[in-house]
Parts: sequence; structure tokens; C-alpha cells
Amino acid sequence: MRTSQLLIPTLREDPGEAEIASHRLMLRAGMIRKVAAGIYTYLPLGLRVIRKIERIIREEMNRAGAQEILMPILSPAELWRETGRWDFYGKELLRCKDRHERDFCFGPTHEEVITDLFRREVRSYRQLPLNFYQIQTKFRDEIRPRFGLMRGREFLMKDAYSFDKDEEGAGRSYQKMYDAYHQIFTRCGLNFRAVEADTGLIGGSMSHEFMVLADTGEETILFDENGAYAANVERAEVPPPPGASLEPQRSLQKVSTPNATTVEEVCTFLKTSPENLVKTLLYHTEKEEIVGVLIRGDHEANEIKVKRCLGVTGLTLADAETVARVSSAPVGFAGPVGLKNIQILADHAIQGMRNFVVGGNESDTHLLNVNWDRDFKVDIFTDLRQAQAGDPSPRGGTPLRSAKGIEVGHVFLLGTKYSQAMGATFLDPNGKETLAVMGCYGIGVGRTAAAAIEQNHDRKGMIWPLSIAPFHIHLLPVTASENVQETTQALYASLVNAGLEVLWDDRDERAGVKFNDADLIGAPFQVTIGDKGLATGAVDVKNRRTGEITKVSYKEVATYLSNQLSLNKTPQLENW
RNA sequence: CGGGGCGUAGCGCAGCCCGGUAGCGCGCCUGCUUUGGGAGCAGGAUGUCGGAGGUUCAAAUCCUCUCGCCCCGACCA
Repeated sequence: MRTSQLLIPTLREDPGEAEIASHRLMLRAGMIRKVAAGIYTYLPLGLRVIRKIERIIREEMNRAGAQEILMPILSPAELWRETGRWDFYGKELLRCKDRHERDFCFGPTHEEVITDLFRREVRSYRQLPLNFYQIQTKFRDEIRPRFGLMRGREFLMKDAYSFDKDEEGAGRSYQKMYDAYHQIFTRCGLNFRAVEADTGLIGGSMSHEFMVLADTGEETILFDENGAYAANVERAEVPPPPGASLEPQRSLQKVSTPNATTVEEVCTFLKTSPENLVKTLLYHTEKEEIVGVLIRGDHEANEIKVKRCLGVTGLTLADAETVARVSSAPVGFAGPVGLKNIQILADHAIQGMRNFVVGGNESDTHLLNVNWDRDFKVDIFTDLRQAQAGDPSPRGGTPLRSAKGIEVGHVFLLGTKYSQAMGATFLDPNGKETLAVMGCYGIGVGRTAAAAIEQNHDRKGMIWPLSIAPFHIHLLPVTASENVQETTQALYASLVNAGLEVLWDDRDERAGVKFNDADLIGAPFQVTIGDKGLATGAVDVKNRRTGEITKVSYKEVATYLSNQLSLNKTPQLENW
């Protein structure tokens, strides 16, 4: 392809709106342009990358036995009302009305639509298992879209939905998708990790996220050295403490702690350390109840764990007024001793503690030598805190390490949540009507492209993994002589004949401009053709990643590059 | 939704405090020279200063409203 026939509006300067590498570089390389907040047009170069990723996804999904379909972007409100998500989804669900005033929404995901298809068309266990997928534009009216394709409102997603006759089958379908995802992201040339995840709004019983490791990632993951455990920090379990403290219980003591409201201030004032302190957090649940959550001073509460423990979906820290009413003290002095009529949950780390410090439920007061059971009752001891680096792994106890990740894929074992709500049943061998057991599986296509850039770029631009590069080779004739033009033409033909994807910079630009654009666009190899080299019958082949430049006889370039490309190939299986 | 910031030429920005009718760099167009890492010279085009209203003899500049965008937070398959 000649550059003169593609719109590749590269920018010399960084656009003001872009913060992170992928966003900045995609704009600069002319791959995307913004149309509105979180809404982008893919230009030819950007679309090529998207198509490459889609192709890998299709091959692996097909290989795993899934069948491609295409559902509509718009779906009718009735389907969403059946599962309750019309109300539950909130403002993220973009709604509209048609000319007859009927309610519709732009699909943020497609469980309702696919489950409706299933219940209409599938009758018998003989037809199962089934797995349908599509690559379709999704719309989620994100509160704050950001970082270009990383978190858009409109975005391309591959979503798949499996239907099985029982839990066991659903587990197998889940495993197939899990394996396919490994294959997909490996083929995309990404350094990623599958981690245990929370199921969030989608619901279900088991879930893994596929995280591309990158410092700009919005998610924090924890994993152990030997690969036995990896989880999203939202999900990561903390094992119970090894044993109770053997320290003798001392007598309760009330002390004045003027203006000491933070853990740090209290510790400084009482000359103790945060490990001896217990924070009392008061939360509102959606049912208007107040619960007390006890967390060791140097730990953070994990609200998802608290929600799960209580079986609620809404949880907010109580405001100052409520704290004052419940604890009869300003924020910072609440404590479990003497708190009446509210449920007390405690992180299990506290089970191992003796003689700790808590708030005194009085202004400027704390209590020393507090002991659970003796001084207050705990309704539930369980894992309630955020895991952190250094904590023991729940599988084997080696210390966890943390990293930032970009969520590019997510697999869920849904169970019968949707089939139940929508009556998606089939007849089992005994003629009994049975609920389908479902799974759902998403991949952010644009986000995968963005993640690849986050992981593969340098100061000058992008460095594409071969499998998803917009082009394999960037041809750069740098002088205008007839010899160079003719050689370039011949070279282009021979490379294309060898099955390579070649971008030919045929613009009338100076060498420096071409070199800089080529580094920015990041094709894995650049071939420079100039009079200087041709004098000895050679062209320069540059490996974008290593920066290494090799002089190659122009007659052998096609062979040389074919070899280089197969050396740089990411693992790939034959087509289905 | 809370906090902060920005909308001035295609892009990046100055001018705004202290009103006097718009400028710089890059890009773009023409010509000549140049041509292996973002060329030089000469000439040229381009703006309803985000929008609406107000104050004023006069508004990019001051005031009010409004729309859009960015960042932090809350939120989030």
C-alpha cells in the first residue's frame, strides 16, 4: 500500500488531550480521531490493527467451537426489564425512544438478547452445548471516558455466551474460553496474566480477568512467585492469621487523644504503631442499615468483600452526621465498645490481636488494651480487608507481589441468573424442562490494541508485535533518483509477492520526515532505499524493536525479511 | 455528581490581569534551491477568538448564562 493512497495524518507534536502513551501515539500516528468524548473514528491504519486483532479472535473462537453471529446495537427495553437490568444498570445504559415512543437502549452487553434467542430457538439437550459470539460495537455511557481507546464510551468488543445443560458442562465451556483467551493474547504478542476476579454487575459464580501488565493499567493485581495464585486486588483473598496472640489481656483504659482523628495521629500521640490499632468504619447499606466494620490500623477495608459478606449491593461510608449519631462522637473517634444495635463485622486479622487501641465513642478519646469478646462482641469474623503486596498467598503462603494491569478480557461463569430470569430452558433426556447454565466472555478489541502499545513503545513511537502490526514492513525510498524509484518499485512487488504487508512511503518528503513517521507508526521492519546504499547494491533493513540496522543486498531482501518475520512470529496454530 | 483546568488558524500555544478590533511556531499553498534522521530563502492563504446575552463609544479581554473538552475523585463487564 502506498502512503499517498492512505489517510495517515501524523502529528509532529503531542496532542494536548492525550495523557498516556497509547492514546498519544494513536493520535500522533493518525490511527484514530476523536468525534466526541469517548467516541472515535478509526482511520485506515488504526482499523488495520483492529482487524488484525479481530482476525486472531475469530480464528481462536472458531477453533474453540464458538459460532459467530451478529446481534443488533439497539435492543428493546422489554428484554432488559425481564432481568431487572433496565433499572439496575443505571445511567451507564444509554436509552432512547423510537418514533412510536418505545424504549430502547444501546447494548452495553448482550446477555438479554442472546438469552432471548436461545429460549426461542433451542429446545433440546441434544443441541447443547452452544457458544455464540459476535464482534460488535458496544455503548456504555461511562461517567468519565478517558485514555482514548482504553476507556471509551463506544467501543468494539468481542462477546461470547455459552449455554450448557449442567454446571459441569458450563465449567468445560468456561475452561475452553479460558484456554482460547490464553491463545488469543499470546498470539497478539502481549505479556499478560489471567487473574481471579470479582463478577460485578454481570453476576455469576466464577470469573477471571485477563490483564496486560503495564504501569498505566487501571487495575491492581496480586500474584505469587510460583504462579499458584493471581487475583485482582478487588478479589484477592487474605488468609486468616496464623494464630491468636498469647499476650495476657490487660485492663481496659480510657485515654484522652485531643484532635487525633487519623491512624497516624493516634499512633504518634500514643506512641504505638498502626498494627496495634483497630479502625471502626461505619457503613450505610442500601437497606438504610448501619454496620460497623473493624479493620486493623495499617489495613484498608475491601468494600466488595464487605458487600459480599452482607449480601448487599450498595455500600457507602456513613457521613459525619450519621457517625455522630451512631457513635456519639465526631468522625475519627468511633469504636466498637458500647456500640449498640448495630451489626459488627471484623476482619479476621483482628482475631489474632490482643490489647489493641480503638476509638472511644467520645470526642478526643480512645481506649487502650481493648479485647474482642471481653469488651465487645463481633458478629462475624471474616476476610474483609484489601490484600496488599507482601501478604501471604492464599495458596501456599509465599508473599504476594503487586502489578498494574489493563483488563483486556473477562470470562464469567454465569450459572442460571439470566436463563432463570428469562425462562431459557431446554428439555433434558427425561423430557424435563431444565434451565440452561450460561457463561459469558468478553474481549475489548480496541483496548487490546491500546494495551499492546502501552507495552510496546519507546520515545519515538509504537513498536508493534508482528501479529497485529498495521504493516509488516515500511518501505522508505529516501532519495529521488530514478535508480531508487525503480528499485523501490521492484522491491515492493517482490515483498508483496512474498506475502508480506508493505507500506510504501511514496511521499515527496525528506528522509528525516519519513524516518520519524516510520518510527512513530512502528512497523516491525523498515527498509531504506537510497543512492548511498544502492551504490553497493544494498538497502538498509532496520528492526524497529532493536534498532539494529542490517545492510542487505536488494536482491535478497524478500528472502531476508521472510526469514526475519518467521523468526519474530508469535506462537500461532494453523487455521480451523 | 464534587474539585481543578481549558476552549483563540489544521495542530501546539501566546494575547485576557490592565478593553482600542488578533499573533507566534509547526503544518498548508506557490516558486527557487536543497535532499540518508523532522531543510533554506522568498511570497501567500487561513480565524464568525466555543455559543448566546449584557456592560461600553469600543469586548478575545469585563459580567451573566450556556455548550464542549481535559485532569483528579466518586463510579465501572
